[in-house]
Amino acid sequence: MKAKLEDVARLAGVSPTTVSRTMNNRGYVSEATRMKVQNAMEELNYFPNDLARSLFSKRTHLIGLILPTTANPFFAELTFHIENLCAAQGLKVLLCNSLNQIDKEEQYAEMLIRNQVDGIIVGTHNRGISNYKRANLAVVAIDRYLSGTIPVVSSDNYEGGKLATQRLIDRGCQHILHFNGPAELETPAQLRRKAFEDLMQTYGLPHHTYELELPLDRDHQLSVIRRAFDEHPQVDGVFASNDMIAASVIYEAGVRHLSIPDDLKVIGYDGTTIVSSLMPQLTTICQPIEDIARTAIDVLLREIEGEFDGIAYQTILPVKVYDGSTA
Amino acid sequence: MKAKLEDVARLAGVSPTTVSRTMNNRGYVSEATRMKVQNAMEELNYFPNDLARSLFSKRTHLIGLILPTTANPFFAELTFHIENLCAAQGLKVLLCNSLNQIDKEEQYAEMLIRNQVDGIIVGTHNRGISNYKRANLAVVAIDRYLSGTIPVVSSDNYEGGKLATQRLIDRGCQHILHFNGPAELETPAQLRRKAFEDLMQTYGLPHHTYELELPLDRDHQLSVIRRAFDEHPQVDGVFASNDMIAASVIYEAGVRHLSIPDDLKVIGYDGTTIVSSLMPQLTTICQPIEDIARTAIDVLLREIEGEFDGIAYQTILPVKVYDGSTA
DNA sequence: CTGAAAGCGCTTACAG
DNA sequence: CTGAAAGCGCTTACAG
Repeated sequence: MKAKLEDVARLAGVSPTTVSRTMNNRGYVSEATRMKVQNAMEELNYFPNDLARSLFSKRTHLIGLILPTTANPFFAELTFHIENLCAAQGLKVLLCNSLNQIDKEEQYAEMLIRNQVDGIIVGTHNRGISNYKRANLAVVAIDRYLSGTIPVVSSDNYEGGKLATQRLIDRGCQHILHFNGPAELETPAQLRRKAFEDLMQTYGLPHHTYELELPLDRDHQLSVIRRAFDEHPQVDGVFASNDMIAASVIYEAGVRHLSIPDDLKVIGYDGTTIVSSLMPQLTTICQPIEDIARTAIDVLLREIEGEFDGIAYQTILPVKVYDGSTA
Repeated sequence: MKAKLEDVARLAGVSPTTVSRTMNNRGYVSEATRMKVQNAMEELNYFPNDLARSLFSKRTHLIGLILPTTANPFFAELTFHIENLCAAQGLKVLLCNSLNQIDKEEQYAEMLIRNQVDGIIVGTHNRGISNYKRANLAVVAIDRYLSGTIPVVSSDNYEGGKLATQRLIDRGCQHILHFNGPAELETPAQLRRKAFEDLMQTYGLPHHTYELELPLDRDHQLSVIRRAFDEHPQVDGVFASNDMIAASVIYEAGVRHLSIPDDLKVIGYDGTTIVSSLMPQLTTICQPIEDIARTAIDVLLREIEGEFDGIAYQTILPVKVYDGSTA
């Protein structure tokens, strides 16, 4: 059977209070009894029960992480960095893949509340928010506007959209297509689209945006891309709102015998390590994924500590172009 | 303040016992009081505290997942499936990225024990095992031999190695190089290497295996690949033990103006959805990632339920070749 | 059908 | 320097 504090106390011949004190280094304990207790703990292979501790302290050091899916390079790396940085601070991560399904997200939110997490990092849309609010829980959003009060951390999507579009224009593209996720998700990623359309307008160029639907699987991507290419045979540039889409565009270009970057220039978005290993040739906009993770955690910790003053509603981190050979 | 069961009881004018009973649908409760209690729960926006419940029930429905890193397509997708399948069964996942660091893994194991997880799924090596054993916890390993008693789930690595090698030989390769991870990790992935070497020997062909070291970053991969190519200018085939390495091989081939598949044939390993989206041209061995996840969870649940009888020490799932154009 | 009591494994005032 | 008692928020025998 698992040893508990009482067992340690009995073996060491002291009270539970004393065991607790030596374990937590709180209050006075004589060196002699400290040794006795420590020996007893080792002998019984004792590990304190964090459930009991948390029940009393009302702190679980648990963080909920809600994302669409880790099976996507951007979120996979974001998850990695969040978990890593959390672990370094003694925080534990409960992972939730909502697949952008509203009902799942609400279930996850409730589950996290029941588990008394100290805070939640959300990278999905906003419907389940009612659950968060009612529990007046610490929440931080990554790249999503959940409400007027929940802090948002993102990279500079408008600037990223501008950089990508400018790059294509500078390289001589006249007929540029843009592929983006569903507008209904209300992500700041829509700013990439806005930047694209604004800049094209500024240059007096026609702009064409294609919206993808959920789920964002490859077959769906390809079907939209094919339609777009059919509708715009003059296309000479593509700005894809993520690297997976860019890869599909490049694939379809191959099928159509378009040479890249001569006939068609392609620029992606995200710039994960995974993609830069698999497709080092892809020109793309790099998001500072680790910084996003770090900032989100900082904001969340401040909320947890109750420092609501110093928290910016919005934190926007810089992006940069990765120079590949596709644009 | 967060409402607790006692608040609900007070508002409904019943005892805590009755609230608990209606909440859990256990024992008799009259329809009238059931309604009163439910109304009170809604009014107070009550969510039960799972910490308290678990403290009593000794079941947390928490599963620990220890992996090298989710920032890698294979583990990213494995993590996705594991979390997804767990959620469908009411299990919650505590994520741990050990980065193959022994000390981290031990810390995670201890953390999971303190948090009273019902079980652990491990995809890393074996040193921290002492911690698992002592807590006599339910544990299942994915693709790692942790001890003679912990069940292992993996795909058929030997068969995968054979399929890959055979493919290259069938395509006429005479001088094949193999790249694999560090032997010290003692993974069944070493069976891929063994299969390669066995088969090459059977065909009377020379075999050359290069071992990569940790951390498996792209620069290190490329440096080993360059050395290998320098040492074997006659190379006409490469079997890489994962798709990331295969991608780097293809990259280096491009630098050396080797045409694929004419001058050099390359086959990878893992066959994730991510890689098949980004590099659909890559010929590779597909692991049944979702099946691995499902099987690991099944085994773990059986251990948790205490059915030690029906559990196979080893479950080996089939792999298959994905037909790309690189080999 | 309902409630008072004890207990899950800890911690912290409060006494001494 | 040390311990007895009460309590964290639940649940389940046990009575009635």
